[in-house]
Amino acid sequence: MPWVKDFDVDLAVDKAMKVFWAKGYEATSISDLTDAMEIKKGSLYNAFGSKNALFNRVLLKYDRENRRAAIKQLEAMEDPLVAIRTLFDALIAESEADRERKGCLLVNTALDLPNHSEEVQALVTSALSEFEAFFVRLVERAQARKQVPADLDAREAAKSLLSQVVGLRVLARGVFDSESLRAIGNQALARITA
Amino acid sequence: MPWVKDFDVDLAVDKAMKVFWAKGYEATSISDLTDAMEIKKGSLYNAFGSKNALFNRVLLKYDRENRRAAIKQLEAMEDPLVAIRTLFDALIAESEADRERKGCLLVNTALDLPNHSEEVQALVTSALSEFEAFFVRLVERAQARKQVPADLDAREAAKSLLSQVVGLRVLARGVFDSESLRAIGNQALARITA
DNA sequence: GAATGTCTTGAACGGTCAGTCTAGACTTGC
DNA sequence: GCAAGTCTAGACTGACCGTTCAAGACATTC
Repeated sequence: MPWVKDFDVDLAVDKAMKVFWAKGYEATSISDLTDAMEIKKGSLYNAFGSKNALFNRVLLKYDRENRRAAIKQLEAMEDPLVAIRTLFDALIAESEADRERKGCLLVNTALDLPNHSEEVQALVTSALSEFEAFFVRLVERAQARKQVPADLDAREAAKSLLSQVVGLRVLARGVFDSESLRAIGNQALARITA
Repeated sequence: MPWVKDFDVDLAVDKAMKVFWAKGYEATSISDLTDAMEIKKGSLYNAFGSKNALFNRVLLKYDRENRRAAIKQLEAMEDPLVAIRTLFDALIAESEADRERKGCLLVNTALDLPNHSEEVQALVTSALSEFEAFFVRLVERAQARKQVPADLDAREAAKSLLSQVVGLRVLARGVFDSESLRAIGNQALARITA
């Protein structure tokens, strides 16, 4: 058997992620990608097939390493309200640290959903659905612990929380300062406890 | 004096708006624009100067005809809570009628803010700030009418409402169905009245 | 009806786009 | 050390990018 790849595929996907994340799918050219990934065009097409296929792979990795990882950690917390607070605080801290104002790759892609391939649409939709389901579980657990009024509709509240997270992610890309982002978190939490 | 323009500039801007709105700034080519506007490249550059300048003009028109117009109408309503309800209902109805799932041009641009020109950034930021100020006025009026608890922080609530509107606009582009969008509206209103 | 001056037209600009292909470099199995 | 077979390098494809420009069309003014 022959020669194996001499570049780290996973590392290359990671470098591609940063480009797509900051510039968006359309505005990212193959040259941008090969420059960042430090490979040549031939290698990119040999390894990934197409720009769209590479984006799919990037999105999958992003989802696994960010959304899934975060949910797993938050779900392990005992107090569901603390978990929600921690989530908002983490998003705000992330946006403060993000000099490029890249936002969230999933949300960025969600806004442009109709212009993406079906696979990408499916990936984003299911990722956000899982996020919503995660919120439902948290709210129901909080209700069981009597931290949240029993008459709150957990499913509606979960959709609202997802919407707040999405709104925060969008506004963090240049419209709101940190203080305003904190207001979103405060109000989101107040809504379900009051 | 010479010949005057023989195409309707305002109508052409309107046609350009639809293209930018559906496809996004980057994904829209000059050919896409000239096809839709039914003018030639030369005329486009003669009349507008550049793709970015045309986009600026489109955004300004969109803001005037949509955001400003809506705020003016809602602000004339006597009951501020009805105004908020009406706003959410209108957004949901608009998204249901929008087969192309174009969403909101201002929100679409806001998510991509760091990749736009300074003029565009300023335009979007001020438009959303005015939206926020509008929500502050509504909440304060509702408090004066004892429809909303006096201890609610009107400024925070306004930021939260803006975030909900933005979240709704994003999720309406393919992630949420109408019922889920209605949940966002319900919860947003419930938050400030409870 | 001729001069004026902005309009439209359409070709052309250099550059870049996503993607392909060939030639050669290289590791592996024998 | 040789054959097998996948990798990389980078030139190349034709199409399209945003933008410019020269030439001609035309309504207006005198």
